[in-house]
Amino acid sequence: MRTGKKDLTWPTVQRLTEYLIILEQFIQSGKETVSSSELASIYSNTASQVRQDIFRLPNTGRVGHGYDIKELSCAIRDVLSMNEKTNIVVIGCGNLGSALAGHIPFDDYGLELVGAFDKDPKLLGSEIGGVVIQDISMISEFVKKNNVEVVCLCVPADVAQSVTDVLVEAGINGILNYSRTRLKVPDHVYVQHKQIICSFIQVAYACKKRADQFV
Amino acid sequence: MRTGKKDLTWPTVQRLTEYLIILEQFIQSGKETVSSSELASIYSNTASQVRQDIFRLPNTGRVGHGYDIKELSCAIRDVLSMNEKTNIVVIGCGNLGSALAGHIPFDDYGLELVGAFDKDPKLLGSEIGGVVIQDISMISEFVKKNNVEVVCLCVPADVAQSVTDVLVEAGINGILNYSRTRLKVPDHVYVQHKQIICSFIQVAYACKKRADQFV
DNA sequence: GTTTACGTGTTAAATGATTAACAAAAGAAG
DNA sequence: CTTCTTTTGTTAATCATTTAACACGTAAAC
Repeated sequence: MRTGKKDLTWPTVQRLTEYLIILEQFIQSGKETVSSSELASIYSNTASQVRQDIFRLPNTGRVGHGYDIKELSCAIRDVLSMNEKTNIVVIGCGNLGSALAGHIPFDDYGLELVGAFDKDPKLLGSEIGGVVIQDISMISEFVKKNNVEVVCLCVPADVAQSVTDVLVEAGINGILNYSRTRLKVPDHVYVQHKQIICSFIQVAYACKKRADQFV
Repeated sequence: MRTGKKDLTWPTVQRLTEYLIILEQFIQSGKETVSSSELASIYSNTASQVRQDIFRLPNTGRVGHGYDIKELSCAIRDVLSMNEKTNIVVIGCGNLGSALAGHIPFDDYGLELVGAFDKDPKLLGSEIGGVVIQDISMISEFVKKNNVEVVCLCVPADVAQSVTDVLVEAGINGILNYSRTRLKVPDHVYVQHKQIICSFIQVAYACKKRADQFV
């Protein structure tokens, strides 16, 4: 058993992406090897789970030594198909859209920001994350012409669904939704909903519950 | 069995927060009742799961009719302790921090933004989300004085850990971490890590896998 | 060269989460 | 008034994920 094994489970995919970020930091710091238990202590899970995750990919570890960080990083990129470039577009260039378009290192992870859109005339023409903000009315044509697969949606809730409908029609098949509404899409389109407010509520709740424990 | 039952599982807590947002929209649209299957079709899970989630809270449904939306919304708020106010603070007022501080309706969900901090002198003194941006050096004192429980961290990766150490020392016990690094914290502190780049990678991956299915 | 310690790859067990199933309640229809 | 439809609350079964266990490989120590 040397190469790609079972399909990855979704929890495993999620963790692998997070491991990758950690490994990246190790690389920058000059570190070369890492053990499952070391990764686990940083990610806050168990060594067993780390090994189970890594087990799914063409294997890279050296028994008794741990994993070569660069090798593992490559293996993860590989199994997650990060070599095939994915074109993405950000829609809605308010503070949130600007933050994402401007400060996320897409290039390092097989993603390429190819466009940004807004409907505010004041924003049109200005540059952000290496692309020029275009009018939202151009989106459909742009998506079709530039083979855009993934969209990051940062528009107000009241227009999110109508924008989505256009995108779906234009052939998009992945949406990262930061707008405050749930989107209806056909089955072949994947949506990851990110309700930021929910995260806040969850953290507040988790705190309270922990506090209760210490009473 | 009328009141609070088993402890909520974490997946259930997560879904309840999302249901709440959906219910909120229903309320605004004037809708009054909803069935488990209707909620499920919006949230994209099963009616069974919705009922299972709601089952954990003091019960509100009417057999044959569905749930009274307002009642259910209240029950969720109640079980998630959203009546006890939680003071929060945003640290790092770049685009991301500004987006969160400025556009999240904290008040509606038992949260109160009581402060914002940055180290950039240009930002100090300006207002955002109803609070004035203060110098990061004030944070420790502020947290202690104002009973701040939760912090949203939007600072660059290289300073995230040192800021965190100060926060922990000051008595914070929940962190929503948008900085691009994993934080080391003592056990009693709850951290929810939000690596935005990971979401992009995951969506891109999900798309590719779905595309594969249709080959 | 033998022993010891470490840590992976892998299988099996245990835990946890989701889905299915169904009785009973409530109203609508005939 | 009876029957039919709807949809909850709840328990049981299935499925998925996590954790435990351990054999075996590798390197280092003596």
